[in-house]
Amino acid sequence: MTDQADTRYTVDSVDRAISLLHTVAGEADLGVSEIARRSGDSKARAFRLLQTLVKRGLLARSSDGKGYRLGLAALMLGHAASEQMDLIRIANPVLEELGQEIGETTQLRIRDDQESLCVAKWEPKRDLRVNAIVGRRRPLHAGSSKAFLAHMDDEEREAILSGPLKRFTKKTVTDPRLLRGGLEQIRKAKFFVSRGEINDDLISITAPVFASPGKIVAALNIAAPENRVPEERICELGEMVAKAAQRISAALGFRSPAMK
Amino acid sequence: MTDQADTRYTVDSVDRAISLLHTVAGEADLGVSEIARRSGDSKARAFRLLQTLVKRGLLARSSDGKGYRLGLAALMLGHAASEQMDLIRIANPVLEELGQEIGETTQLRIRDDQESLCVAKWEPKRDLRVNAIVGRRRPLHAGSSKAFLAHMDDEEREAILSGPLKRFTKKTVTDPRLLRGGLEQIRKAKFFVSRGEINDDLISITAPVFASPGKIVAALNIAAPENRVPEERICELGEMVAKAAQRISAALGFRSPAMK
DNA sequence: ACCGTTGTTTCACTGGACGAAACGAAATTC
DNA sequence: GAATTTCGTTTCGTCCAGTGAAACAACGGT
Repeated sequence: MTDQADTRYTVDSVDRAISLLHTVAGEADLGVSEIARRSGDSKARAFRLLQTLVKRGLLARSSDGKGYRLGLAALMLGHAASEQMDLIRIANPVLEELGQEIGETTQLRIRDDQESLCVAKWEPKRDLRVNAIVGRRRPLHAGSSKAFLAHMDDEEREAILSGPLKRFTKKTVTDPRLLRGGLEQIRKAKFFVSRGEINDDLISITAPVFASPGKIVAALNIAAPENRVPEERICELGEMVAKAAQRISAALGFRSPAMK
Repeated sequence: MTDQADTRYTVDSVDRAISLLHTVAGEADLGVSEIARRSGDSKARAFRLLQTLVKRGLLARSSDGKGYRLGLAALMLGHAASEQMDLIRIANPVLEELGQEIGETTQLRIRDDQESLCVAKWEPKRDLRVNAIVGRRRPLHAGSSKAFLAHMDDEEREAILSGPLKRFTKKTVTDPRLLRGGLEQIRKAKFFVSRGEINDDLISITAPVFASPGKIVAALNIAAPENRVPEERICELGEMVAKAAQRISAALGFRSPAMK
């Protein structure tokens, strides 16, 4: 709406090529024709772009000979990216330590436009565990993502609250007024708890990561089957999550006023 | 030489854009002018390509406002890539398990042209540990990479042996005849040991991962400070590495004839 | 032998990407 | 603090790179 992305300096072929990358990332082993169909390019164009991407190693022919999948260069770029991103480089060991201590899945989400995005995770080895997926998106009005909704300009928040609020479970709060009330508490507390808002029987405990006072950059959370988290441990776990989030904030250069 | 890569269907803008990606991956926070200088493109062209890459999230402006670094999309592509690659998806838990059991760094390398490439790793938490870097390249004639040299067409091997063989340490073997002799043993044994061929005071134990009899797809190794690996443990450790490598081979669909 | 696919190749056209050069802003130099 | 360099951004006219359509050979299924 406001930001109708400056398309003035966009090189079209590159833009299309990136679309193909995402197509292949979304589903592997598609052939030229199918990829062309999905991306809306002509078969010839898709073919040329794919050839180029393969030549540079971003894509590779899949083992069966037909079809394309992501290549080694994509893998390397990803690793280089995670080392260039302070947040992720710093958060990864914290995620692991926290997860190991509690024995449950931990996850770091950031905001991306109207959604939140999992950018790092750690999973315990146990047979039954919450599965986190790096790259998975969630709306901002349910579960851990509410952290972003809580620490947000009033105007922006209202824009989202007035939009459609998807329901995941019976417990998902989709009434804007109820949501707004809950956010107040989230803003004040060091951590907050969500029960079954996205998946039945899952509980998550979330704490915000700040770059400067009030400016949230990420949400750190643990997620577990609800029956593995007895009521009396929640406060203790919340403290642990909050401490971990504060450690990340501090490493990013922000000294929390609430830190002792 | 032989394979002068079919450049017929290469889309130039895309090819150049990928070069920029690698430039930024190699060093973050460069500005337009510097990037243009390094890649050999005109400033205007680099600017347009960078804009496009930013628009699609493969790059992002660095926090200081000036300069570019890899973006979220690059991160996501990397994760998608590692999930699409059977070898890496399968190897990762094995690397961790083996590493934890032994308490040292484990690493998976594959061959890429005339070099080998680290594609996955696990590092122990201890203060002193071998640092492995995903994406780092090594020549094929030293350390764990010799696994590839050992399981290779005679013709290809001779081509490499007759080329320049870089020396890393006093112990690096650069005499083709000595090397050739050692390869024979590597081919027969289930694992092999390298001492200080790339770094002084480091020892590595390596076993090959096969896709089909004789066709090597990767080299699995542990690396440690030499003084932490007493002579009498080597055989035992070698067996563990070999077992782990065979597990990966098996999961890739290859049942080793030597497996019991 | 027939279809409907696939992936690859050709070709003439044209509009989009190109380089050069100009722009103001910021950082350096003197 | 004026002069100078370097930066990122913008404009513009030219031309060839990238394009779409259509033909191609090679499959695989019926």
